[in-house]
Amino acid sequence: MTTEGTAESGTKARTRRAILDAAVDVLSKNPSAPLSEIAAAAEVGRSTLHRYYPERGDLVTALGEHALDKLDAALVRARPSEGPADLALRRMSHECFEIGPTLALVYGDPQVLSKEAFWVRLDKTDKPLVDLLERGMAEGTFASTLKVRWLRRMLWWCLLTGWEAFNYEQYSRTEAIEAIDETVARLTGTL
Amino acid sequence: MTTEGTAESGTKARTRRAILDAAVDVLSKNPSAPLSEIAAAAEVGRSTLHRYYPERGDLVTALGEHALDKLDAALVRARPSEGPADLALRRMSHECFEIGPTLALVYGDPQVLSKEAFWVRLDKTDKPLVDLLERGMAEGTFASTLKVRWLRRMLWWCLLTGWEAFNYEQYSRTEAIEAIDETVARLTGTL
DNA sequence: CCACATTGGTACATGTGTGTCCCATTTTTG
DNA sequence: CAAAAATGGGACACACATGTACCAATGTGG
Repeated sequence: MTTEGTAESGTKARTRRAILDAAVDVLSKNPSAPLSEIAAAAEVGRSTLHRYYPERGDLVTALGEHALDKLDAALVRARPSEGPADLALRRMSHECFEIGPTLALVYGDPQVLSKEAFWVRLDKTDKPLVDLLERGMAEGTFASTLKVRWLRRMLWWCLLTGWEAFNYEQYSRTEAIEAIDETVARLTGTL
Repeated sequence: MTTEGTAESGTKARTRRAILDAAVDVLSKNPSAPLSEIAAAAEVGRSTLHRYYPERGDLVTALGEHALDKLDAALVRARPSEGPADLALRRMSHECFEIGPTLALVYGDPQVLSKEAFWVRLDKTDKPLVDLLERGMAEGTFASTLKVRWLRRMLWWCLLTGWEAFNYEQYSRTEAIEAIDETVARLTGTL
């Protein structure tokens, strides 16, 4: 969690969350959607939105942090340092699949991606994954001459593909996850 | 080529090309860039741009067709139906890598992607690739339970990753191509 | 129930991208 | 060189997203 100075009272926290969730939905489909659209999706007045995020940039920044919070949590849940690297990586994929919309946003919105701070924190948040990949390489579980950075990127695309296959194509949830698993296994040379 | 009714005289064709190329450059970096920026990049007046493409949508549409023209040509050059499927696929990757900026645009611009006609024509243009994948499956060259549609998508992401690695990271051209080759080989089970 | 917090809606000013029109200038063509 | 084609730039109207301010209405907690 991004530690706020003072904890926020119930009602405010709820509307803030509503705004954030709506923003994820709307902006992942159309990154340049007007704020009014986001406000409508969140079922709040546009003026309320401005009360929480005075400028558009503030919302975008918060959105990036929101996404990284979720990613952070997902990576922790996956316990990447426990057990064989390939299984750990699989756990990671599954956890990340659950935060699909958030990932779709991060990979599709130039506004978020243009924030310098976002990338800095992403590299930190991302570290468990990189560590895991390096561990797998070192232990010989992963047989690949591909660089970790490359692998990392392909992994994200793979996740995104899975999410979109589940959402916009005829894939069921389990089919999507199976395809992700096989793809990841191939990329890491575990199959 | 998108057959025009009447052939265009030399000068006009040249400026049209300049506009299109500039649009690829600018919009692939910032999909919502103003037209004035594109005009400046093309070194033409904004009014000239409007003369060729009255509305923004017209430019975007033309951009999509332009991209598909290039893709079409690349796929033809790759001679996908000749020789072993894995080698043909490799030729295809290499040809597509050369049209990197165009691909980057197609995969990053919601404006282009939202055009219905674009997807229809993409499916046609794309057919040689799909055919090749199916041939490789049928001949047993490709060992994978992944669906062709999934593979196709991952292939595009792979190309994009290669292009960005070459452009924004420290990858050299050959390093990027090598990484693409290995990734494609792994995805298709040829390694 | 009352004081306070929170919200929704409206109105307004502003900046900016867009599309159109027009005319002088430059370039190409015959 | 002269006619025609093509261009560049300015002026303008228009739509729209944005940000701000204000006030009435609604909800919340003591």
